[in-house]
Amino acid sequence: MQARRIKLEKIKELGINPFPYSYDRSHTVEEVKEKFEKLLVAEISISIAGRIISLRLMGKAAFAHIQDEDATIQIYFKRDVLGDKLWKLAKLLDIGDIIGLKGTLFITRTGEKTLQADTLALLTKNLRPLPSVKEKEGQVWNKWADKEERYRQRTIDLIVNSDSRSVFVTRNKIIREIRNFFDNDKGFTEVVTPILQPLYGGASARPFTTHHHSLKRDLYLRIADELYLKRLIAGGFNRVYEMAKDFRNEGIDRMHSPEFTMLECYAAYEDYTFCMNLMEYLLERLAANVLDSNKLVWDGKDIDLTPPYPRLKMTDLIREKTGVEIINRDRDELSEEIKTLGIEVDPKWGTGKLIDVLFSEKVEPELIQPTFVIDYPVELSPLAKPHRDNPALVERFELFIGGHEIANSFSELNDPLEQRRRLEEQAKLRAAGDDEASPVDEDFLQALEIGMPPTAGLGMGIDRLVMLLTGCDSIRDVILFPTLREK
RNA sequence: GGGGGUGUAGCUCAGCCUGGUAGAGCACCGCCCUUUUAAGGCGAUGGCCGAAGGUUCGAAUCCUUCCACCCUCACCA
Repeated sequence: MQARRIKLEKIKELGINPFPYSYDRSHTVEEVKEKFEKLLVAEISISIAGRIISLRLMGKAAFAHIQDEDATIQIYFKRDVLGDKLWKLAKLLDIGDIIGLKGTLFITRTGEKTLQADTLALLTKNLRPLPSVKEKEGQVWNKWADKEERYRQRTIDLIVNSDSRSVFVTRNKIIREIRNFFDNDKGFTEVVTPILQPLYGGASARPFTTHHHSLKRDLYLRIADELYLKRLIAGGFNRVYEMAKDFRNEGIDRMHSPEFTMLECYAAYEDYTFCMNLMEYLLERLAANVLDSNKLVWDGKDIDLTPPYPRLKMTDLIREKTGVEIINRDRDELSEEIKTLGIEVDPKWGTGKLIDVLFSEKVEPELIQPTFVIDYPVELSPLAKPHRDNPALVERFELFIGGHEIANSFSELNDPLEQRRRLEEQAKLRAAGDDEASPVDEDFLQALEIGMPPTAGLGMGIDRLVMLLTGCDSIRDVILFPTLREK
């Protein structure tokens, strides 16, 4: 670093500003690569800019590669073309510097497309050396691979690891595709609802708590958008969605991040079968437009996204995989039976929780191909509408792919009296020490009293979806700046 | 919280079993080199061996504790 400071001073002594204001590019490197033949034949003088990622200095000439977004190109400059002053500058360049070049194209003896520079401009001097990564024919030496450092120093990661950059480019593509799908194909309105909420709800999770000074009150970072989006449906919107961050104050692991991106959508006059169809359309479309294929590998498992996906009842799945019957069971009996399967059981758990644990232990990991698990016990779903054929169940589904939950949806409960009863039950659980149960949101109940039409709702974990479509096996690989322990 | 792994130069890693006072390649620095591409040649610099304690004449190496990260199980949507 000291050496680069000295070079910086020498550059200033040459009368060159190492941090100029702008540079006039005629092409990006990607454009040059695309139109190379044409530009070569026409001998057109072009100007490009980028960061030096390799440098081979020889007495009176030099080769280097520069990187401009995803594209790299070789550049060549020699002393008798550049002149004395610029050659002095060239000798002071380092890997990591950002430069601009103007010149014409040619092909080297070894056949590499190259720009021969007539002039050279330093655009930004690098003062902190980058890790020295070398590459030949797809093989990489000295790869900068420490996962922790990659998460902590994403700037370097993005420069040095092209696969890291490409994950985030794909992430953006997926999100654009999703917006396009909801906005243009399905007629949804994108909305923005509060992140700072006086009460939290819409999921079972511990919230982050913060404090507003002039209001003199605590506020919570939202754990879900649900209760606000339903207010909008009650307010007369037919279809709304929000794709934004939720915050949950819980454990961090490869599938969970304390701040994560969630898409929630609500459609009036529809039920949960609408949402299953919606998910099938969406995934089919993402496969076609982002992956270019219906088949992918995630976590070592081959997955086929071709719809339709099986729609299997939770009760049937549990019976099939474990032999346990869960409908109309006495709590204690069920608990005993689950224990015999080798699952630890907390005596405080109710029937709903027991079923949930049994399901996640024994069934979830086996749902590799896309599968809708439908019709959950009512205890697990305080915001879902009772099943039209069986009051012990609700009309709810979760979509599992690769053994992980990707989406969660129900026919939304819109009976304000029933909703109040269920929320008060949650509040009791909360009072009894379950800090994941939600408090009663009177304002939300008031919206239901005004009247929310029959509605289908869906929540989708965007980070997990991106993991699936990019083959990443940790949520940190798809979040640019993941939450980490303090160093 | 349990189990496993890792921590040595800016980067990638060897050395640890079998203690003797730290090594390679690349990067960085100097010199040479006008079609190179993991450029090459010659030379130089670089480390509180994750932290603290212990055993020992002597510890990167053996022991204890701690810290961080990764994997895994548990907890957790």
